Amino acid sequence: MTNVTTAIKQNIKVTVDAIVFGYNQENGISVLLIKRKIEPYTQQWALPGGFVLDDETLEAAVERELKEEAGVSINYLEQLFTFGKPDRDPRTRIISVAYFGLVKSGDFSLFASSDAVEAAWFNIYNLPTLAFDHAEIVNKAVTRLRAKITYEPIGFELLDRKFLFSDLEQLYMKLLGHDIDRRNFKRKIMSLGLVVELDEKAPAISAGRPGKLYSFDDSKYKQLKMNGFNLNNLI
Amino acid sequence: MTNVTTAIKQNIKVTVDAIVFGYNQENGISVLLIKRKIEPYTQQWALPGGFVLDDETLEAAVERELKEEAGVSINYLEQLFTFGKPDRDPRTRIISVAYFGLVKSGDFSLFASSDAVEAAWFNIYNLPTLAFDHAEIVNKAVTRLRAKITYEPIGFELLDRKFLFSDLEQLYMKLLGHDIDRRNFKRKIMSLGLVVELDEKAPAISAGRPGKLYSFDDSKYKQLKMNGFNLNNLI
DNA sequence: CCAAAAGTGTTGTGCCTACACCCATGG
DNA sequence: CCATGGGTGTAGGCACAACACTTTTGG
Repeated sequence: MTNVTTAIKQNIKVTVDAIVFGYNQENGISVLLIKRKIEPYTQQWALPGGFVLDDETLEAAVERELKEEAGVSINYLEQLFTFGKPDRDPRTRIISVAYFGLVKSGDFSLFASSDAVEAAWFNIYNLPTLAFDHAEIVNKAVTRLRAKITYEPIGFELLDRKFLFSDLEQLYMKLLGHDIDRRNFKRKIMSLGLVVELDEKAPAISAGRPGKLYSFDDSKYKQLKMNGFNLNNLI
Repeated sequence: MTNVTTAIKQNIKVTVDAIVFGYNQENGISVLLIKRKIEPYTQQWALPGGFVLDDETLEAAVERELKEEAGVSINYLEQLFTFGKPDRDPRTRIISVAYFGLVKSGDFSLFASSDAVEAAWFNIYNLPTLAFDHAEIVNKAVTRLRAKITYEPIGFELLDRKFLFSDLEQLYMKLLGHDIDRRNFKRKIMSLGLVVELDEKAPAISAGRPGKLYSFDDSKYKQLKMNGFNLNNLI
């Protein structure tokens, strides 16, 4: 560190931004965005986020902003990257620590009814024009998410507690953008011990044979989250 | 983002810190540290780094500080993580964006003669007590480096332009902390096309059969740096 | 009975692992 | 000639990729 004199002159503000991914059958994989009410970029869609308070951690700032702006509470949060180009905000020098979050599809309804700020989900393949450098940030987050599913489990945070095996298949396929072999996929996932078969059948909706319900094995899930696994060759 | 009023009140400073890894035969894998001359933590070893200037990028700040404090220029730099706990610096709230760098072993001599600040290399397995939360930062960097060598090439930045195959083997073994099978390792690396055999022999130093010299294939190296590879099963 | 979705096994192949002996040089 | 380090091949096993038909339900 150089001496403190240098520090005194520094005029940089710090924000956090959140890239929150959600998932459900109809909309696929979505990102939470808010419509800005203040300058700059008024009326444009942007990532939720805001200035860090002097005495809160970065994670606390993200969680606070998400509650304030969209009424969301998150069940997985991880630091993504810090964006710091001098001109990324037209007002003044702002560096933003971006966080990456996942929420359950069950929480979707909460947002629709939240009116604090206009907030909405957008499919990751069909995003509006974004304020600031937020397009770049979302891009980086999607790349990370796609890489992540090949080396650690993420379904738990996105799917309901009980789900069909085909839900998990489709989550992976929608994220990867291509088909995967159902038999190989199931064999691999089951051999990890990550998912257990319940002796419940799902209510048969529409035509087709009703499927069994599955859920994640919590302790195995945590263990694999820690140690990682390898689906590289599968998908 | 919340409104600008909130921003005005914010009192947070931004620094960068650098974890620079070097490598040579005698000292193994080392981290560059400096001895602090100012409060707090005077006379303690710490990572090089300092306050970001208002109009420079984060990367430029890292490079500037490394030159000022240790006379080092880096040939690979990547963002590691941002550390932001409110009390990580006793003076005031400071968040630090940590960068991870690699330099060639040939540059080692530069530092020994640089007197601007006391700077030195420490073997990663034998570090002194560090100021602030720098032990945690170094830890994270070592973990990242260890993971990195399993999915992208890093030897280029650490070894001389021409090297013995055993140099590469030893770099991997020292970093991983265990032996690897020489034949399997060579087969795998050569099959990637990452390394080419030169028709030069190394001068035979001490006893033993002199080895051939190798160098990295630049274009293949860049390509694999982009796309990654997989040595998981090997090492 | 037809459409839709769920469920389920086998075989070939290629890659990884494990393993040990000879060669070239300096002293 | 001995010590040191460099260089090299193979066989067996395992895990992955490719592949299609049957079952259960709703309409």
